[in-house]
Amino acid sequence: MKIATWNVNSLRVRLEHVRDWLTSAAPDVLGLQETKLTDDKFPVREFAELGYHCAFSGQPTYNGVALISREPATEIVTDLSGYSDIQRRVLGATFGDLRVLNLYVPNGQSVASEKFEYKLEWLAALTAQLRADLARYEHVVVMGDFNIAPEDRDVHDPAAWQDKVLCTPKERAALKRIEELGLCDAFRLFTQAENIFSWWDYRAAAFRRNRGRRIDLILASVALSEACTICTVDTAPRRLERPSDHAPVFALFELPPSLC
DNA sequence: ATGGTGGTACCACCA
Repeated sequence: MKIATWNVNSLRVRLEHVRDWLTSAAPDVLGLQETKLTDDKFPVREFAELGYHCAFSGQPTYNGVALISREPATEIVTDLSGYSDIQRRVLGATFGDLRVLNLYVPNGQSVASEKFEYKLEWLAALTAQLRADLARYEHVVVMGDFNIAPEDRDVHDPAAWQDKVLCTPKERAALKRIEELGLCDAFRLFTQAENIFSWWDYRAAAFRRNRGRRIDLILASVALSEACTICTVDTAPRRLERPSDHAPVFALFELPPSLC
């Protein structure tokens, strides 16, 4: 089972990149963020041509999440329970015995911003949701653009980013609380090279200089993480013409046949 | 200092 996450920063602009990547990487499930499409404009046919089903929750201009999958999704949810929000950032679905939550976590803008408070509230609501999900499902994957760099080694210049949004102790503590529910950062299950990132600013040649941050995560429940054999960032799509500012991240799970 | 979107033909908002 190959599971992937990719913030595409407009699916309209990036559709061919996504289609090419589906063909070459062949994931079983791909979570997309920042589709920036209303549901009536979602390119269902273009994915069906490649043998993929779609589930999506979009809005005009901002946000928007989708799950592209070999098998159709069931038990779809588009909100965190008990947290009403017009922003489309959540897509939960079940594939066989696997529960998937695809997320576009609020960015937070800056620590002084109201958007930072919204981010922390949202993360608290997510934690409650995940506590319930983990009690209900054994195999859970929570993935997406977390807009949190888990540790200093996930940032190109930790000193410059110290206490800045995406790197504050409050955000990192919120992520830690989520992991303590019984979720593992799949990327850190393995020995990794240094300076591996998943997002690079479009400005100042940040990608060429590898000045990025690792903010796109795949978290797996304990039983699932024992079946994880690899977790990698694929930087190839970031090198293309007119790329997303994020690269796809994927993980492989060697599950018993009944779960695939 | 880049890029996507959407309202208006350059600019505001968001990342």
